[in-house]
Amino acid sequence: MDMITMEQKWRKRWEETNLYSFDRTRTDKKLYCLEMFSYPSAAKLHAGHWYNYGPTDSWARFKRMQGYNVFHPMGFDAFGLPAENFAIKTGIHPKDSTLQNIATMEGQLRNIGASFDWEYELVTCLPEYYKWTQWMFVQMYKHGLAERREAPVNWCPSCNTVLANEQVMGDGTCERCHTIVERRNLTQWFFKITKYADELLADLDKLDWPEKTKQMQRNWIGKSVGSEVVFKIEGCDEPMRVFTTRADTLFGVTYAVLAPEHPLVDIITTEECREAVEEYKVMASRASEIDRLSTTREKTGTFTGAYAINPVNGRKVPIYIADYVLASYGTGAVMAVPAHDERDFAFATKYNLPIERVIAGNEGVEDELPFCSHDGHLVNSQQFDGMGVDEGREAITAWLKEKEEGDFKVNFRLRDWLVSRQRYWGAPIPIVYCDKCGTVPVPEEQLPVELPYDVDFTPDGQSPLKKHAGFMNCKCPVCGGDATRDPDTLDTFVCSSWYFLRYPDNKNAEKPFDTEWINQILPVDKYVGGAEHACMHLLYARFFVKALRDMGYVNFDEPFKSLVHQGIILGPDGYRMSKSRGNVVSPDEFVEKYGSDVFRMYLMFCFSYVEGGPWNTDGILAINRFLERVERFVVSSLEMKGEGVYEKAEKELDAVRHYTIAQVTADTDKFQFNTAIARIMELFNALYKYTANNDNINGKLVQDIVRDSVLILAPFVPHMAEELWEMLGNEYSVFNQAWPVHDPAKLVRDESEIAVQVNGKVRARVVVRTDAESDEVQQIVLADEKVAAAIDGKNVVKFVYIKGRLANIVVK
RNA sequence: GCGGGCGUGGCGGAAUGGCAGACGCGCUGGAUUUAGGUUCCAGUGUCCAAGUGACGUAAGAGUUCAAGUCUCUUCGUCCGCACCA
Repeated sequence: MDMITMEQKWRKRWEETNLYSFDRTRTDKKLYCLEMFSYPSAAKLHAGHWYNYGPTDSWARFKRMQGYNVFHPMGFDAFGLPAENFAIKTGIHPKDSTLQNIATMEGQLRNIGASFDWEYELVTCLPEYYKWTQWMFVQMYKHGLAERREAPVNWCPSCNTVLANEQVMGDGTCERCHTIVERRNLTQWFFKITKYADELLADLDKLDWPEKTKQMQRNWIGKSVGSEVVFKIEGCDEPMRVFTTRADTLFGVTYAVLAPEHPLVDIITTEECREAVEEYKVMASRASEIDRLSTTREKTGTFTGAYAINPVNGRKVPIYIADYVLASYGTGAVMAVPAHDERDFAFATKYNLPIERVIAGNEGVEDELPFCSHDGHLVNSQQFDGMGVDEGREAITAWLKEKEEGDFKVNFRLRDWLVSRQRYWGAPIPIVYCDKCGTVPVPEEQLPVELPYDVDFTPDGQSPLKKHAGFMNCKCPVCGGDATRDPDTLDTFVCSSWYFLRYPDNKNAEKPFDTEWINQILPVDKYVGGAEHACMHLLYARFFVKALRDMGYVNFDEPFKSLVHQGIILGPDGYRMSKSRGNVVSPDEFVEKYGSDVFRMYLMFCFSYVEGGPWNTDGILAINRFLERVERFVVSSLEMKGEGVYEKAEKELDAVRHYTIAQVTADTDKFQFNTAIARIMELFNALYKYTANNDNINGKLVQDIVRDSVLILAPFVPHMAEELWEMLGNEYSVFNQAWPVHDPAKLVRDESEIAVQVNGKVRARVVVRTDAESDEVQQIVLADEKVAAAIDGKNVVKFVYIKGRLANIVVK
């Protein structure tokens, strides 16, 4: 079979007959199958794209054959940094390069033979899409979920530009010029995802997602139950608020620490300390967050000269600044209890600060300082002495609450989502600033705020759009007076946080989507994409859906009911494919030589889907060989004669057929494609075995099984299955056929061979009736001479029987 | 550093707590073929005294009649860490 010509023939036929067109009338059995859309940064599909889209497409085809009305769209996540950087390097405009890349990739996606319905395609960088991304921003703003405030960015003082974290090297320098990167505050927009922290955490339990992904989101959200305590500062009207999970240790506070970026720092620092504090702030602005949170890194800090008053005992404690305290977590201030916290202990030891025990270990508990265990009770804590750790925490917080110097507080690690980007290639933020009216959202009828084409986006310290007078200067939508636009663009994660809502209604010019329609098609039933999105894209999308639900635009709580992560295809050397390593394998040459079916099945057979693994070209030859073996058998089966014989051999062959159907169905459903294909290989091995050296075959039975085998092969090798299906004399299309269902009765065996263990070691095998009970099996087994020899006259103390599989005799 | 994975033959990988290594690659042997990067069949974890044998799932301990699987410790490795998408 010439795979290449054959595949082209069927792709043409599929397109002409609109085989994959979604039926909008049958929403009762709808199934929304979605792969994460691709980013057109390179013109060609790489192995990773193939690995995401090929197997998932097979799953979608399998579901279609099971009778589901499958909605399977594809599109492009087209805004983003790489196109802009490419433009800075080459002078090619991001819009031109992106649209060119999309055209090429779309052609390739059609050629992998996937069942996408291209009628529903979307491209996020086109005005008809980003109009609604901007609309989303306006809704967030109107519902109090978008807020403008100061936030730090990475700043390269030499390039005079904002850098993405990706552009900052491991040593904290700029990737372009190797200058040390600093942090600078800019006023930027945030989405208040933290408002949904509790629900985002709780609803994880409802999702059919990989447990590890849910765990990662739980940790990312980082709920922590504790107390907020108010410390007055000497000579300052504004108090210092600290968050702590250990209010029980309040009597042991010997100093306090502010993050170097904390707004109080400038107010409270005394003249003598100012120089050291300023110096320290500069140093801290150069350390990365990962470094700052490292528990092994040496703690540093400096005294501000100011003192705080501990509300539980009125004691004066010095206030330091230190970079192990982050402005972005909690209140940006901590109380330090060196006796009962590792980090505080290290810091106090280094700077000679007092260390005072307030928790003693319970009976028999080793309590050398720092003693951080909860297995203790309060000491040196006045009226609270003797209380347990948890009891003390509650009692002290309740007491502070009464005095209005503290309260119970739940804190999250999750931070609000910074969506402003000082870049060109993104959706402009639809906000206008007017001297008279202030911050004004652009009204819906004026959307989209179009991204101008002729913009100078070479880095020079400003957002590129700020330099475009035609874009920046506008009229205020409220008063009509002169006003200016927000010069920033939206984080591309905003575009990808709602695209799955747009697909089913992608041509709607009136609204982002029709609520009633979307409520029928959503949520996405199966979402497939990389695990690297666990904490960001997947969390942002969940937040969007919850926010839109509360605004009344959708009636469901979660975007993705069921989630699967594909693994990563590594280079042949076992390392991640990268140009610099020179281990990149391109799918193209293999697809051109063997066809897309062979390539797809190779990806599905040679790896565990969720694990991935190193590339191995031999596997492609193996699949090619297997498919040739399939074709030879199907062709030869056409000539087979004979029917009516149904003896032991036929019964066995038929059992293999039904076992295969059962296993392939179950495994494919769970994305365990490699084992599903292994079972199909076994079926063909059994078919070959049955027909070899057998002059009295049941040709009718064989042909019947071949028919089923083509059906169960269809999702994995769609083009070839169409060809074989036609060859067998059937009507187009194999994908309009019902998926075979196995007959459990054909699987039942009267007798089973079981393994017999003596003290856990296999000593014999015996054949028993499959439905025999434990007592009966025990008698048969003990009568076996090998077993008797192994028991060797010892006493049987226990007998365990696992039906049809194994018996274990415990002797002493 | 923190968080989350993973670790099984020469290789890719299988194993609801129940006979470790399915299926495939590679290798060995046989048959077919003028020929083969063909096809078909058989064998293939390690060790030895070759068996109704011993050992064997990164290392060490534990729970269990039974552990690759559950628990703890250690080592190695990969991914994410909020401006790559």
